[in-house]
Amino acid sequence: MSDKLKENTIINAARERFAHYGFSKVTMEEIAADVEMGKASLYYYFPTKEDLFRAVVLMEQDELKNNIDLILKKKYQASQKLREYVDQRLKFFQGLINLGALNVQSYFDIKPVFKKLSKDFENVELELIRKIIEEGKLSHEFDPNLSEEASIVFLHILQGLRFRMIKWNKGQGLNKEAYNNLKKEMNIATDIFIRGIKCRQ
Amino acid sequence: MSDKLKENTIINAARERFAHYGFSKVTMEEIAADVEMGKASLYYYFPTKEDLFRAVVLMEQDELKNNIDLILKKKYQASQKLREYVDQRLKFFQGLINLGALNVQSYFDIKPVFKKLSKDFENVELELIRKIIEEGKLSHEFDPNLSEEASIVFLHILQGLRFRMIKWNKGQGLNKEAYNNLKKEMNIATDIFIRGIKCRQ
DNA sequence: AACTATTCAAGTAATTTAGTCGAATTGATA
DNA sequence: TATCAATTCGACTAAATTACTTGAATAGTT
Repeated sequence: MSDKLKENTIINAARERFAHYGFSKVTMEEIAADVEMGKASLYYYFPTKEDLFRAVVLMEQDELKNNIDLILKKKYQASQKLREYVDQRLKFFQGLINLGALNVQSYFDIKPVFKKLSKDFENVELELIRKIIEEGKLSHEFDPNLSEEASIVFLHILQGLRFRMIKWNKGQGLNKEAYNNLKKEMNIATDIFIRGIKCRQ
Repeated sequence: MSDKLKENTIINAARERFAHYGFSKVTMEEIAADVEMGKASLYYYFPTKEDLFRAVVLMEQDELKNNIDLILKKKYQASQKLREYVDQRLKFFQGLINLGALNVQSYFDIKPVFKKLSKDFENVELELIRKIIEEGKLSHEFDPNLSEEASIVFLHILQGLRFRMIKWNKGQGLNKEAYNNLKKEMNIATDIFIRGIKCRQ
């Protein structure tokens, strides 16, 4: 088995554990046992538990990006793409919250590594939204005079809604009810946003 | 809020946590936080974590017994009751396995407290099976000459199948696949057992 | 044979957590 | 109001867990 393959095996095992139990409740020994390795061998591939966690998050981010890219290739209207993007994005974050369980926001708030990780990803997201909106402009679905900053604002609206909901839930992640509320809010906000940037005929 | 009520609140909070994370991954502090209490206050009601766990198991056992009692009251054939009993019982044990996650069998194997707990419950189970079979005899569905020990043997068959499956899975609890296999085996065994004790006409 | 990559048993230091204690608070009773 | 018991909890400790290290063994390659 090649290096990269073994690393992937480890990441996937870790991902399953993190998704079910959350970062702090998973031990390196458990992950090692899952991939039938000694704990020390695990450290050969990932020098810290955080490194492994980061690899898992990176993989999730990659998957979101791929999902969105697939959506972009379909021939929906731009507005529909935006809606699907919002949907996928929310699912992705719910996944992230599960990974870290209670401790997520301490990670994203405090640890600089994760701050950088999500800051980097923000740019990926921004690019995706920009693409969708640009497409909408070209197809005369969206107002061609629309400010460049609309993408950023839209992203920030989504970020704000999520942030607010998490804080409101005392940072204990999102339960089913909070998740559904957030989903509803985002959908409404998206619909209004779309109406707000559509071409006037 | 009365004493018993508060205890129940605690037990239920503990049950949810144990069911999701397993005994060893749940801290007393988390349970305390769930019921909005200081950890020290929790210890006022349950002097050890094991005591709390035992209370949870007892509550689950109670629920199984109630479920079975309900089934007994219905006017199914005795053979049908036996089948439903087997079904409920399996679900119950799956629940128990989740409570303790990996460490269940260490608990049931080693710790005398839990050994006693399940030994006691065995008698409850035996009584239930005996009732069903007795009923079947009276309604001429089962052979009236059937040995008294048939109930015990049937219970032991079920216990043996489960035990074997858990051991075979290295005691890591039962995954979905193992669970379904066990369910199938138990159903087949039950069918054969029922045919074996039916009245010959 | 020489060298590198990989594995892991056995450790250690740091963290977490079960359980304690004494003092504070609440609430009932007289 | 004063008294007493029931209940709560902050702060602590001892024990257990766990992230991470080390050094030696083994597998794989040239």
